[in-house]
Amino acid sequence: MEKYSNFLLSNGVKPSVQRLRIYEFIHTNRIHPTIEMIYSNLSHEMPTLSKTTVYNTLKLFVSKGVAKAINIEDTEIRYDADLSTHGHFKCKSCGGLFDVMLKIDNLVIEGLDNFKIEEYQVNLKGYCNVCKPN
Amino acid sequence: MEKYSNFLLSNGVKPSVQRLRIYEFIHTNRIHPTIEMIYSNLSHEMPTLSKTTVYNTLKLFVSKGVAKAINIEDTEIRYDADLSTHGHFKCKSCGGLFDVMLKIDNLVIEGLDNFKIEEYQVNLKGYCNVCKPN
DNA sequence: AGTAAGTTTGTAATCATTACAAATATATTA
DNA sequence: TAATATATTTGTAATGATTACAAACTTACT
Repeated sequence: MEKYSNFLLSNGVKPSVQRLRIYEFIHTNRIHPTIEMIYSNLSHEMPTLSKTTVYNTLKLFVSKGVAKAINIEDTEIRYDADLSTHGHFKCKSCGGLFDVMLKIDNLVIEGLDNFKIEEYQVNLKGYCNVCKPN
Repeated sequence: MEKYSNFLLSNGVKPSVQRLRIYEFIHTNRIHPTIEMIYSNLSHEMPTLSKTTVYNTLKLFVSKGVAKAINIEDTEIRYDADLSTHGHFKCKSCGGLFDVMLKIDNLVIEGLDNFKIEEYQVNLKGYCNVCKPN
């Protein structure tokens, strides 16, 4: 995709075959995948793909700001190509991860006088509308 | 401390010597320590303390709800005995972790119709008032 | 085409976390 | 109090995810 290629280039990421395909994957499939999910999904069509490449690529993406790391769980890091301000909800029952639109104006009411906030990460947990008891 | 002992008991945590001291430590020192910090701080006064015990104890604390795990960084889990609704700010320069008072009413504006929210975790990153450029 | 620079790959090393069983401490019962 | 059962702690070994590294490969440049 020309669109993705230009986007990566304009953010200082040289679009190799692997990087482009990985970026396309996380941009198209909004499942907030882990490294493992990305690797297992792409290794079929790219048989020589190395898991090290997936690690390297996502580290590069995050450092260049074209993807975000979501630390909602101790045990796994999930990645998201959606750069807009939004939060995430994880269902304790089915494990699904949902996007949440947020209103963060006036969220912070105390504690950061004269601080410079650059990133917001809002993680919620509970039960989704399917898993919710009763 | 009798106070801590009763608090743990009332939450289903039998207050052994180790558990009580670890709880007292995270409750008194509001530095949001990692497992490593807890271990290295207490191993002097409790020479036989095992790191496994620190892992086990904090896992127990979190499961019983007497402490919270803060996933603000990929590389480390920090623990907090403050159960009140508040967020955390991590300074990208000095690494300091600060408490932030929040107003989370009306935070979620879309995406969770009929969901049951049980936990909020708000993580901010940027530069603190000391490290802030200019 | 030939060279240089950058990227990918596979393996080996590292490091945090967990599993496990023995040792210790605590609680219970007689 | 002693004996027994239960729970907790400890140290070591195993696990598993992530990283380091050097060789192979690809791409860009002359």
